Amino acid sequence: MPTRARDRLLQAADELFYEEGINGVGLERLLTHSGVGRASLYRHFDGKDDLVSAVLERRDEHWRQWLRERVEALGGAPLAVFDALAEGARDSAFRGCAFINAMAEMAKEPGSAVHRLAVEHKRKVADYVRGLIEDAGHTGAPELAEQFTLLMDGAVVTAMSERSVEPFRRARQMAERLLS
Amino acid sequence: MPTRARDRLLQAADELFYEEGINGVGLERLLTHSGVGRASLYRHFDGKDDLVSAVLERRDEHWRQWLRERVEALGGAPLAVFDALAEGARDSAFRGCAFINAMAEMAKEPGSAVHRLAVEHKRKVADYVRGLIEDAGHTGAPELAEQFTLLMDGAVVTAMSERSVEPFRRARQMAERLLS
DNA sequence: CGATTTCGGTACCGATCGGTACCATCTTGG
DNA sequence: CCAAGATGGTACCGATCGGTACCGAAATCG
Repeated sequence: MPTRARDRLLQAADELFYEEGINGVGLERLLTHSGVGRASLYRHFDGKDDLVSAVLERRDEHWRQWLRERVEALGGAPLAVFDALAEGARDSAFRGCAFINAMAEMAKEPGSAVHRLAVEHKRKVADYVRGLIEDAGHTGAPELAEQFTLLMDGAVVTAMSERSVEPFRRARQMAERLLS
Repeated sequence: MPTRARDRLLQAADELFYEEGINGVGLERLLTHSGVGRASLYRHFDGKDDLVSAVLERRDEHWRQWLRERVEALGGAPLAVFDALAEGARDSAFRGCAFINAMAEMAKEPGSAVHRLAVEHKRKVADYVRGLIEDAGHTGAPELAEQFTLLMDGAVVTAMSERSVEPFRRARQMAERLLS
């Protein structure tokens, strides 16, 4: 396999960026925390911006896979997404949505790579939720999926500030109403 | 009056922090954009962190006053908050909620000044919304207010990424359901 | 095994960070 | 009118930023 250093770097960057923000983590911290040499970073990435994009792409894949697994384990119903999110928010390292956070601290222009990756992530999540709603046999799945994702984002942001899983219960109740 | 430089500095910092993020604006930019001397900053504030706190306190006051005025102009019904937010999001300078953004880029510890100010802001907004719901004669105002603020935050975050006011319409529809 | 590549580590670079000290100027109140 | 204080501007500080060049060691592979 091509690289071992690349994966360690992505793993370390993913953790540190999520914990302390992208702008809050310098290259030095990245290198010491990953045990990777300075030059190796530039062998695998064009620079920090490129590393940031790679980290977000990786996190998108991992996070959506995690969501699929948890939702399936919880029965596969559309409303299970809120229970899954609540589980994730119980983690002491929970700090909200990495894509919302990245957009919040980077987005000067809506055309930046970070903003584009965040929008793509949200769209993919919405597509997945729409699939869940369709599989459950509900009508108006596209509109319902948009409402679900709005509730999910609202709950995640509220949970980040309140440090509680209660917002996911509230969001789930509202979502339940939409299905009836 | 004590200071003219202080107000200019707060005004400039408020604009620049919101547009480019707190960590994305250095003191140099602050000083040139406000026309304030370097020493004046440290005469009125203990440092950048103190300035950030002052900016957030000021924005909390201004923003909630703006919301009250717009809601009143729109009739004063609870659902009007979503119409007011949509109006605000039409501004080309709209970049989401300054407190969510600040929390997203600063919050390592939930005990930081920024996090505390953001939580206080959200609580004050929730209290205001609860008052609107009570005035409209609905039962269960506290729970409804929590649901409303979750919808508001979800809509603001979605609007920031999608660059659209459509999320406010969706959120309003869901809120309407809660009142029936 | 030897050759090639990838590796971790270090020394640098210019730029900018937040912060301090000291100006000359301008406003302002007694 | 004149002293006291606030102001804008500049020079400077150590630290850190992202990024480049180069090294010897280690792993990889033919």
